[in-house]
Amino acid sequence: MNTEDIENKEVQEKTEDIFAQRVAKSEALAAEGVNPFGERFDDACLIEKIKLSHKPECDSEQPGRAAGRITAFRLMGKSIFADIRDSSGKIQLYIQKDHLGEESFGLFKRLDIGDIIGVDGALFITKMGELTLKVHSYKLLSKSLRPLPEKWHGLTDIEQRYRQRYLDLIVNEKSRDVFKNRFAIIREIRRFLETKGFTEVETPMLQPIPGGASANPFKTFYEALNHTMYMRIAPELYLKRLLVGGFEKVFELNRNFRNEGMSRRHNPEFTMMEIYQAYGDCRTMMDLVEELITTIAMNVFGTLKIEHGEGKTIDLTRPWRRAPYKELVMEKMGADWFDISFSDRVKRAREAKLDVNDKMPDYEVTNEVYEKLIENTLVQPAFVTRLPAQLVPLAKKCADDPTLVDVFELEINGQEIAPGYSELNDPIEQRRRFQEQLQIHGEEDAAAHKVDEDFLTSLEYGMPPAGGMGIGIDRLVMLLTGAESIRDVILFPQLRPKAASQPAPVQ
RNA sequence: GGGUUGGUAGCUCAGUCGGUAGAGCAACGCCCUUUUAAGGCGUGGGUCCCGGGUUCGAAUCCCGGCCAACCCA
Repeated sequence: MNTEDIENKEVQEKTEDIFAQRVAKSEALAAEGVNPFGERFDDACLIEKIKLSHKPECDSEQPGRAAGRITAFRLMGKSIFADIRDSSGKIQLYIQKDHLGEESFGLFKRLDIGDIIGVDGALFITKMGELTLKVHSYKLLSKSLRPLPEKWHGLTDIEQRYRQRYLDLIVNEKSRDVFKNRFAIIREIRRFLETKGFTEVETPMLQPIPGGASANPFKTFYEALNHTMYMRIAPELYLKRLLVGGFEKVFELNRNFRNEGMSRRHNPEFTMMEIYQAYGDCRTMMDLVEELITTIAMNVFGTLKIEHGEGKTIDLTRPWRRAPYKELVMEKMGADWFDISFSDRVKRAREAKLDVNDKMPDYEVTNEVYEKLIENTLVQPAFVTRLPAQLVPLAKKCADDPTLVDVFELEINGQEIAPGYSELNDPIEQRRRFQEQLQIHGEEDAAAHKVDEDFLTSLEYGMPPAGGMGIGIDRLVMLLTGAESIRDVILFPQLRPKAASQPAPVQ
């Protein structure tokens, strides 16, 4: 007996296996001349549109042609009620034996929840008051060989929802809505920026020198060039080259890759938008992002108030608070914070239960205060401005105070949503700071931290002063949809591959 | 990386003190022409995450591992 025979035998013996039953059913249909995996079905109308087209006062028969997946099936002897769903919604079908004829009705009886069909029928309202399509004819478009998750509880296993997102999308309306909203948000961002005169551009994701941020890159190898390449960690250095090249208002909305851990708020590939505007500065960007986020909130959700569980409401109404970093620190730690001695600052921070010591640089002690005691309290939108230069080494200094940089961090719901900069356009200064960074990072991965000479060359030709900004799109979507985890707003989040179970290594 | 919790039928979940592995939905058969978590009667379905150990006997206790969620760094 060969393998195939054994398999066939098993299929016959294990008729309780739903998959095997469905395969057998599908084969039987094919043998009877019904293609279980059918062909195109033209001119189907969106279910939502069909429902809206119904005019109750109209006597004549109102036809409807729809296609979708069977999500419920109620056999009542000589009639059947079934629900089908498409991307727009769900409608109930009514199938009558006397109306369809013995053969056609018998065939419908053999359909399963999960099958995809196309139907023609007429609208009517049932005794229970539900708008229903009475089926005149139908066509099987695709058998479903696997059973769908249960109709009432659906699919709740978080891991399975991420690993088999298609099932999550079939079964969980909330999940479908999150992603519909995600793509609506992205569409609105593009539309808004186009109306503001920005051009969407594309720059390399495969880069010889990964720059524009400080992060561990993914490494790969380009065989044709015999050269190690890196997945980009940020598009910044290429977008600035475009400013040099004469593009004045550009943005790029696409994937970045960082070879770091995953968590509720981190996915190794994530969607980032960077915007640059020549002749502007970080205040230009503050105005722009305020208008951008309020516009998309209105256009997608129709409100500026976002409910975020436990009665927390975020109000996006403009204008948003703009507060210098030092001001926020003094509010929290006392107006004399920057006047007292370093050791007193350490002492006061320790009293506030912060893990600091006098071996740390002064600015890090203060930043500990900001990160642990202030940032998470900034629930309503706030721009934190005028940051210490050590924290943002590559930004332009404030004209009136060279210890500060002219940047902002937009905080909403206690999280950083968007950093913005008055971009550094002095090539000599830029080179000096690159060198400093190189020394700080040491020799970890010399190739990955090489100075991008071509970028510096471009600056030497002259880059207009500019405002620049980045928005983490996944986090923005989390904010606007109330999602708690980045995995809930990424269709196929990164998970550890689930290998076939292997024996544990012997110790 | 550390801690906590979890992994049992296709799905949602029970499973007592260690003693033949359960329910609902889904599936299969029969009845049922306005149901909608349809209903009624009946039937089948298990690598209890994986590997060891203890025990007469392990889903359950112990050790190791895998995967996930949450918290911490």
